[in-house]
Amino acid sequence: MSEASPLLPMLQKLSLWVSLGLREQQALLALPHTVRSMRPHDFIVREDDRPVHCCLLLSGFVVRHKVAGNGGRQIFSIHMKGEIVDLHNSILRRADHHVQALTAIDVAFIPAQAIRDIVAAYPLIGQAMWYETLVDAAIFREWTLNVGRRDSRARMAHLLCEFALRLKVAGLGDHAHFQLPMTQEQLSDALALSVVHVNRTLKALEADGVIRRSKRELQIIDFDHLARIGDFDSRYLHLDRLAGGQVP
Amino acid sequence: MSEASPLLPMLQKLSLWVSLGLREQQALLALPHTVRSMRPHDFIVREDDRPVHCCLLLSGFVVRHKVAGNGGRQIFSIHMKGEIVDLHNSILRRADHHVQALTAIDVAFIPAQAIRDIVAAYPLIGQAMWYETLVDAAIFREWTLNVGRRDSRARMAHLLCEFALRLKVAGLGDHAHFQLPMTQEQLSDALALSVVHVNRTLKALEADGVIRRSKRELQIIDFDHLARIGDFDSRYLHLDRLAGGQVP
DNA sequence: CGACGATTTGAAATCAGTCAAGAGCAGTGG
DNA sequence: CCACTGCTCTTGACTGATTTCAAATCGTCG
Repeated sequence: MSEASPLLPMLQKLSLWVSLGLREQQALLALPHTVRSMRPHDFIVREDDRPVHCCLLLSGFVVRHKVAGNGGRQIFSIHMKGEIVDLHNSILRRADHHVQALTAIDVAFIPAQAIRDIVAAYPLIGQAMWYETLVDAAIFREWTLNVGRRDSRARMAHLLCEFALRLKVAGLGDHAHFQLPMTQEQLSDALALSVVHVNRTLKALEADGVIRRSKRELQIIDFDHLARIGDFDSRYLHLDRLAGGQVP
Repeated sequence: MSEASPLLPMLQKLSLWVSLGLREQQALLALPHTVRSMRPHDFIVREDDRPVHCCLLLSGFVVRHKVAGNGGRQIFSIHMKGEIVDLHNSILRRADHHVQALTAIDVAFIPAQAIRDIVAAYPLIGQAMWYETLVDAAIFREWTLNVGRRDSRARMAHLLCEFALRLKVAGLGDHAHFQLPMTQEQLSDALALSVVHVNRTLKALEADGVIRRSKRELQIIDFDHLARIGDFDSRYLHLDRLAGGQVP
């Protein structure tokens, strides 16, 4: 219950979905855990693992992804501070996808059994975690739509909008001006495009004056315009309960 | 608790994930519900609804889907007997996608509040339902990979393998010989291809002697071969706990 | 400076989409 | 009973978005 508990971001995130009582809050902060730093490309979980830990991301960015038989990689989602990045795999007990660090990260490892126990003891916490995974699922659906039915321009715009908005919600800064934590190759894995085409698409958006870039730094000049290009409607993120409301 | 309760398939499905005690079983079967029949194309839930019911599918097939701004439709998953087709939307309270009947169906409508209550009262039931939605999410991920990183041939083969295997698991018949409950246009919405190309892809698979068709009737001549073409590995379905084990 | 990864650009190749039209089949109504 | 209507399926020809291949440039870090 120390104010400085590294688990605080988790408490804040879960409180978005369910209003937790003092007992639940204390139980959450009292969860056993080990904080560790990891480097870019390190795996938190590998497909086929039987995870014994559940990971709370304290800083940095990670992705979920999977590799097809033909070598193609597909990223399903990007995660940031405060998100529990491995509920899916650890609750199902057998990992069906990889979870990998995009940047340098700090992670709190919580024993999976401790999660199961706290969920059994405090149904409200279970409910909050369920919500969290349901929102993940909503994001997966939107990405399927993105990859399946939007052209390269819209796909890219959509990803940028989602990322910017989630950065803002996570309190990680300006949604109009931020650092993209990924290479163009990683972008291509998220968008199911080739690296070459990612490059061209970015340049096209820049040429049209919707974004500006220098290296990984990205500035969204007109968010609404980008949202229109990307067919982006934030409702799938289920942010209703937040102070702010809809699209910023 | 009459043997003939229409909710029995749900009990069986949930029992796959968690072993439920007598109390839980009774509570489940005692859930208030109304059985209704619906016709092809009827909507169970529409995007943006605030669902007051949660639907258990008793017979027939339904799909989840969403429509992009450019008119493109993307189907995320197909559901069959025994599946609770609207936990996602009703737990999140605001539907972010459509759920629509593919064929004539029978559905049990259960008040969403009754679901919330039973979950609060019986954590084990909540856990089982959580599992169910996690497996849904695993399927969404695999479909993203399918649409994003496999070519038309593999995509089609993958979908057929998944459908055949799930039919079998649901006890709905022979996984080598069945009726496809969807038009080629609906297939195209699931695979993110054009109708024309779906047609050509099916013919190609048939020409190669992997499947045989007459109208909607489909025969898989060599499942393993089809699985190889489709890069299909059933682990993402998390069927471990079932009697049968892996790929049939 | 050298080296390696990331980005950028051009040209050629290809998979899948679009357009258009015909065939098959089932249901409807005259 | 048959013509009519409306889907669904099929096929061919053409188009086009994106990929692939190849090579140059840029930047950073030891």
